[in-house]
Amino acid sequence: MLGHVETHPVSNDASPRSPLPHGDCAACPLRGHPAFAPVGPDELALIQSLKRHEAVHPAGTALLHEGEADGPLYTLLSGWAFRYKTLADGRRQILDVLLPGDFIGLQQRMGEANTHGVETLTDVRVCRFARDALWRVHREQPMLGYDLTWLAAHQDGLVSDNLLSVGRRTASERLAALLLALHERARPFEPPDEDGILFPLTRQHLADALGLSRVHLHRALRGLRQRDLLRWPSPQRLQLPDPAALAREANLRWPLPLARRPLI
Amino acid sequence: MLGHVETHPVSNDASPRSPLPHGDCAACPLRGHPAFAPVGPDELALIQSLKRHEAVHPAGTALLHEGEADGPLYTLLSGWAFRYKTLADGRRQILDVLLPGDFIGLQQRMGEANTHGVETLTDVRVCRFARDALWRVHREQPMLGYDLTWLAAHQDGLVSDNLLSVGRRTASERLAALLLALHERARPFEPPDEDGILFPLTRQHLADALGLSRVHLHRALRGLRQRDLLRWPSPQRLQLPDPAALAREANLRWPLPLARRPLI
DNA sequence: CGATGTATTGACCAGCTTCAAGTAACGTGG
DNA sequence: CCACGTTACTTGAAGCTGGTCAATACATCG
Repeated sequence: MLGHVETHPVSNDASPRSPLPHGDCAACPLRGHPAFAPVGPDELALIQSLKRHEAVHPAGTALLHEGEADGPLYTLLSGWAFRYKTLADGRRQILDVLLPGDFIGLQQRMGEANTHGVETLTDVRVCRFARDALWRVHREQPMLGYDLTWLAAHQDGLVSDNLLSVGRRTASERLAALLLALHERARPFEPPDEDGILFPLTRQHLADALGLSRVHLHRALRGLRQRDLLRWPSPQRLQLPDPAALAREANLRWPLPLARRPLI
Repeated sequence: MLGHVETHPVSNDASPRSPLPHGDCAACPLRGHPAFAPVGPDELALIQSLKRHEAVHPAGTALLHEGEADGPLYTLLSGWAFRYKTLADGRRQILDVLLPGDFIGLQQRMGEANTHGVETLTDVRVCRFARDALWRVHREQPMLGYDLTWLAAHQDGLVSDNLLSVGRRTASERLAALLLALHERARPFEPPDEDGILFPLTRQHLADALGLSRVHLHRALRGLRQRDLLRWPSPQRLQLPDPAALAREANLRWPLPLARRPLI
């Protein structure tokens, strides 16, 4: 292992391109979305009061740094990002991919350092919260606190799925499982009737998520592409012509269970 | 992949060997333990009221079944267990190892099916809680609810560490990292001045945790043993003569940060 | 237009899995 | 007490999966 390790340059730009005005949570475009569970007026009021501002971060920048303490808290409103960890020599493992509605920063208690980083894949709109939001949510709206626990446990579930893949699936099984899962998670946020979905991960990202080298990832890609299980209509678009066949390929339960999630 | 897959027989014994009387939480031997954060009297009273009974489960039995809905909630009082996921053909990935003080069942909301199983490695004493404990903790003691979120996030951190290992470390790095982490986590519960700690994982467990075959695990073990980085004084005992050297081997930060954990 | 970064593929080889066989420890019944 | 079954541990040999190295193609961007 380890002749040459890829480096992952990140524009060090931790400050958003544009802090935006406050924004009304009741009017949040995600609020009415069928992927999320509805929320009561009192709870919505609390979320509103904890909200500091919205901001847009450009693609390829860090939202949270590995090792940083007292980082910010966000909800992702639109765009893609990912969580990752690195070794001292630069090897990187992507833990999971973050999509609209995902909460960022759950892992940090006051004063504790982050054990992972978060980086954007596309331009991203986030909703930023007060630093003590985590605690105030629990104290003032226990139901939302319960939701936070669920979100943390759910994220654990996503990472567990990836660990099962990386530890026990072959390269092409892994690839099939990941593409399928991302496709299903992202589709609700995509305009229907398009040829495929937006898919901003590079080959390097895929390799780092799957525990493969970029070269071998290509072999797996070629295999699936030749059997027409996936298409790449344009650089940032992914199309899965036969999801059920991919699921069989991946040894994956199908259809995937997708619960309505809480949105904080 | 996949000529012959190991099977993992589990005695199907979901019922404990011995349900025990109620037990007084204030007198719980873990309560005063330095690994855990202290807790106020009101919070302790709530925990006591949610407690149903204590029980001992023998080694090698299931505490939670993969796919089971509405499973029980436990805190592990003594002994070792592990969380795992399996593929349809039997390949198994161990997600993390559970030690005294760990909470079991966080992932299940009412009515949702477990996405992983939990199995004991030793005889295990657990404290069993009412089914609605998760919600009542949040509602009646927000501080403890906050702790539950932390526990979920912390478990996510452990799984993430394993994912980094399995995805990006070599076989012997993985082994070193896992043994070291388990050694550090388990040591506070061991009598000092022993030659090594109790270590109930078999080679098969280690292989399943590291994403390796049992045969290759042996090569990694032999390598470390020959350099005297680990000793196996007796079948269930593990000794790490030079933890710092192992940490270098594993590309691991040393010493490991060990926060005081909440105990529910 | 060169400079940079990503995508892609071939050739080679190492790390890891599989297959196979042998050893050691333990409990059971004759 | 010993043959026997069972289970975990251990090692060698052969071969496949996946990594490394290297070269080309193709974009985008100043």
